[in-house]
Amino acid sequence: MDETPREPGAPTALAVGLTAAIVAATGEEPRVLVVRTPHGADALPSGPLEAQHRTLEAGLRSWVERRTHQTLGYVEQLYTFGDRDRRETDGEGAQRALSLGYLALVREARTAGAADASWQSWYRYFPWEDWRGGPPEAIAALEPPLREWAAQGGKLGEERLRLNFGLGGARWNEERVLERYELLYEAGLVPERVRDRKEGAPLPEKVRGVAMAVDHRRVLAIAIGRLRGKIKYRPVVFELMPPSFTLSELQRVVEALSGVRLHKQNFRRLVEQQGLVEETGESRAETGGRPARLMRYRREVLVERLAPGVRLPAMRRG
Amino acid sequence: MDETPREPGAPTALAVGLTAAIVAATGEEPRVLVVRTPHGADALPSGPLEAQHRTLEAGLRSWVERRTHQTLGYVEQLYTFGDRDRRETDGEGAQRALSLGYLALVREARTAGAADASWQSWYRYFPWEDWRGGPPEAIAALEPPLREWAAQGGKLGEERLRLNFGLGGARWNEERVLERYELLYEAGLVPERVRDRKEGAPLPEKVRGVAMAVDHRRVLAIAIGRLRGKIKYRPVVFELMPPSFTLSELQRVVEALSGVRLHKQNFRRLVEQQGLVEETGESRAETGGRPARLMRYRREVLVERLAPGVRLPAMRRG
DNA sequence: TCCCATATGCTCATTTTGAGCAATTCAGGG
DNA sequence: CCCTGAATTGCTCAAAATGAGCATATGGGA
Repeated sequence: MDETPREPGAPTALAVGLTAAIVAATGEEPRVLVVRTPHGADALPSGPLEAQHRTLEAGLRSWVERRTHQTLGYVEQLYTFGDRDRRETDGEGAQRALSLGYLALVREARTAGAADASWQSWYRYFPWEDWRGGPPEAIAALEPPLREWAAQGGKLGEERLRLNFGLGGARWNEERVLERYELLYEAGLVPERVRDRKEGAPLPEKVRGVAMAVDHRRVLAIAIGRLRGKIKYRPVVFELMPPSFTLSELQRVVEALSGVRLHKQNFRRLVEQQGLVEETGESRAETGGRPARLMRYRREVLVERLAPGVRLPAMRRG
Repeated sequence: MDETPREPGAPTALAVGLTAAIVAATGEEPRVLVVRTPHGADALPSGPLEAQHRTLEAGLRSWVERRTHQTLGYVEQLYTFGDRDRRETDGEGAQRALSLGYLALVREARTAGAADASWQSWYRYFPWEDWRGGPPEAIAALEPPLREWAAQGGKLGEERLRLNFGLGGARWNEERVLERYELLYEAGLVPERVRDRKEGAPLPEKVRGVAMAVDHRRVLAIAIGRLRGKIKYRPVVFELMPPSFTLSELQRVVEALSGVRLHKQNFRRLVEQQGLVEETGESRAETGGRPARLMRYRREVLVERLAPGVRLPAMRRG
């Protein structure tokens, strides 16, 4: 690994694979590309790392493009998983598997290349993450079993619950997607946990979300959390937008990703003040109301601002 | 890697190693644990991934603790590198090596366990990153060759330069450590590039920084950038502080990490208003001036605040 | 023509920053 | 015992950013 291995013995040889959360935004929904395993489970596209590419990212791109006929825009490495107990089917002596998780953003959500691939709203897997229409029903349904679980863990568990699910007056933090999922996992409320440990989870799918193969829901949780954080200080939303769009369309995509409703006038003030967009000169009617100006992304903002991104002027009351 | 490999063929078997940037803060300096290779080069501690641990992080901890006799506090995965041309010595058919980079924070900088390990200020490797005493000399020395290089690349190169090095009036962004290092690498101004491509780099060590083995300086750059960003919204600085400390000591550590001077009164206002610390009741003289109150970290801040961390009220003028 | 549904403009109170002046409080020296 | 130096603390004030909400503009259709 090093020019000078400090410990005797060569590096361990491992099986390494890639898993990609490929995200688009169409029709007010944040979508992720999922495939279906022969067992009928939803899964993220994943496959082996190929040796012939110069960089990991290049390998990911070529593999995804070949497999899904999607051209990837923005690509970001998320996390490398290496838990030994990741592969359920293997015994103690199994070779350790390593999995590199990636987030990729694509502009157009074509109906996929492979026949078994489809675009799904990511809230299908995380129903408790969508607060656009007020506190989601899933939260109400999850609260009692969560509280029960937390009570056993004592003070610490209750604080985690409060912090992550915004229960005891604490504010909802839309970025803590992974923390919430892991808490639900620990509490035995998601089917993956049942699959892994054979405990009971009598919750309906609308509450606990649709399960995914292996740890793919965890990868997706990381992807969502990262993206929700990143749009605030990097202009990555525009990777999901068409070349020209109205401010309302932009707002709806940001709301879809972050899962919260935003204050319209303040949203446009922020976006325009930061210089993230400029008018194209054209406008579009279609909505039934006053026609909206069409805008386009201003690349120059990158050199002008330290942290150009879409702040979230959330609706607090009303 | 998946229950159902979508492409024929098993996952590639790879050699996987760990590289750790182990950071402490002592005596006004941010320090990193470095070892020396037989070739005499500085390197981060690195070694093979061991199969017997349940998680990657557990493997890292046990390996570092065995090797350096340091107990790790906070640990965070940084990035996984897999560039095929990473191992200089190998030819085309070489097995690809994967390297997992980690950041770890330790409270006390003991003089290391292994005889060949030592704590070094990280500015030894990145002299242009330390703006505590005003614009560093390294920047002045790097500017001409950088501009020359950028001029060849046209508009785009010049904008990158402006953005990353805060040259044409743009503000210095202390988080872009990796971007700056990579820009210098591309411009052929750091010795690693020379080693890799045999080009000339006539700059003194005080300007271009001390080189490190393989891509370790890149790993360290990522570690510094991540830490600089993270202290702003997560209370990670306290992982580097003793149990009780004065506000000035805290400020000096934050300044050491971020590489900028902060406005004293505003710094304390922020830290106290956020509820990051509380008084222990004791105070400490020693400094020659008015004795300072001793403070301790308040864990409760985690549940009270969405993003508890040390904002940087930088000195602009004065 | 009137109405509906948006888009857009603007105001105002509140908070959060950025800067800097001033008072406090110890140790030490005359 | 008083004065001075060196920090630590306390406070003030203007400027900028944020949170909320009212008011106006402008198209398509009833």
